[in-house]
Amino acid sequence: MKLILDRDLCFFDIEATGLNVVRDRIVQIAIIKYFKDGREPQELSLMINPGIPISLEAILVHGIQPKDVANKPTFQQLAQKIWDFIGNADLAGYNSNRFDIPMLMEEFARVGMEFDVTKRRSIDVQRIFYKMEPRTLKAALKFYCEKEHEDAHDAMADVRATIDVFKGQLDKYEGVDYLDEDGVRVEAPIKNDVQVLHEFTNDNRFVDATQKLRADVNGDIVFNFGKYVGKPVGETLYEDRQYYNWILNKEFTSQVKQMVKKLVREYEKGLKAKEKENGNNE
Amino acid sequence: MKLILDRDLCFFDIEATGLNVVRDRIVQIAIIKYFKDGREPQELSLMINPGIPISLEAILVHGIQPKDVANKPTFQQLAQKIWDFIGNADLAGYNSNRFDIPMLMEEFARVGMEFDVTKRRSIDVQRIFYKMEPRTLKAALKFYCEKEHEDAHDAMADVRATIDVFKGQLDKYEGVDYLDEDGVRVEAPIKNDVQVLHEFTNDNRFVDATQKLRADVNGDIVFNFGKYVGKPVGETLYEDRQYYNWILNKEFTSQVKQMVKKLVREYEKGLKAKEKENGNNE
DNA sequence: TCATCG
Repeated sequence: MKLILDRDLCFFDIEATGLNVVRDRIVQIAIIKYFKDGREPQELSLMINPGIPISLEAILVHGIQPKDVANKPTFQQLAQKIWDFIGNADLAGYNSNRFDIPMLMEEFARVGMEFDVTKRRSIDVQRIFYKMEPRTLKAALKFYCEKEHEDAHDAMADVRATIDVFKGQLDKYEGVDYLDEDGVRVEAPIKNDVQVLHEFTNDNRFVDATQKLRADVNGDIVFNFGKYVGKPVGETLYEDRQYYNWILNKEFTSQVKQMVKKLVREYEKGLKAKEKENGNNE
Repeated sequence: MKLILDRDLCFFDIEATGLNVVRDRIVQIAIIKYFKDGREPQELSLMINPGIPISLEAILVHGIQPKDVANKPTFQQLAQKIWDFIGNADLAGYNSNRFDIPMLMEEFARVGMEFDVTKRRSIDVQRIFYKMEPRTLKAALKFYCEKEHEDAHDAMADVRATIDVFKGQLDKYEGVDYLDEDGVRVEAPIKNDVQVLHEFTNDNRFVDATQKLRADVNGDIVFNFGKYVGKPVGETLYEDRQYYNWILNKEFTSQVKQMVKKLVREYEKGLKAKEKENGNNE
């Protein structure tokens, strides 16, 4: 398979201190450059001192520890070298549209170099995967049951397909482990047990379907939108009744409204219980 | 494959007037109820008059036209029947966490019935698919190349894997059509051609990686966040310089800042050109 | 989050 190019093309990948493309920094970059004239591709691989801590999650992913980059050059010192190596090449990577390209742009911007991507093309290999291998109900039926979904989008036919898929999953994943997003192995999570599957398929970080509310690290329900993002719902809306009424009248799901009412009620109750206790103690 | 249940379990699916769980309405619901005592599952299938128009996109998906439901009962009239059929069962569906369950809750809420999901469990079959079949680089290498990705998250090993995957994709998808999100067939979009793949993997609706900006139906770049969501960036920030400065100083990617500056500059230029023209005409 | 749900 020979690539047909009218311009050089750089495949590249970044390892970083974390996932935030603005706040986090590069600790390793690797580039393989394909030339339009067809000559042998050229490689560049660099370790970089990020100048900020490497998050524990990131270390667990790529294994690069602070001591591994402590004596390496900074991005500032390597910027020109990377810039020249890439030249005016097009770019390619895995999930590079959302991660590698914007993070590289940030690094260049911080050292005063404007890495112009409007004049380059880019191929995100992950996007090809996502688009060409959809995960619709139809695709699921084919994947798990090797069946064509003939009457798709008739409600009863879809329910039947869903049940087939579900049974196929119980079968296929018997004894199969799950690797979670942090790479932690969960032993055989797919069991013929509703409680287990309820927990597995309901992301407890998000507590409502539209993801307007979520649980923070302490398990408190906080806003995931608007001016109070990250603030606890119960306390905040108890204080700001105007915002409370605004939410109840606005186009939020009844699930959100139900939860909001409940949280304020519970906060109020907790407050009264405390007051009473204080009164008793005096 | 026999389901082990400690409570009845309703698999269900909804066809609707559109995708918005708050604004849209159910036109068809199908439910298959499994009983904890193991007796034969029971089915319910209903056509419902939604009382609002069915969007064209929805009709193209499920084929249910206004005339098909014009003489059917409304949700109000069927609510009790659906409520009783489901009883206190647990729920299951395909993408039901994000679609079917919240939409059903909305319908019940509108007729004054609070369908309590905090006391039920739910299984989203799509979530099992997503979690057990991830689309990481490692998974891609296995899928396209039948290879194990041994040295995952070493940057150079990841670049090599990305190239392998990419070549595997060029191979696998030669002559394979793509069905886009509206079900429109695109003929063999995966070609050994950077320009073609650039267009295929870069969603032209979103113009920056963090999706803070996007193109509207006219192709104008508009805000996708904050108080000016949907408004044209250039004009809006030319008028509101304070917001402009706020963006440039806030934690947005350099890509966003670059675009914002460019859009304001262009708007200003267009304005001056118009003024000059008007001057000439007088 | 992304895609997927209609």
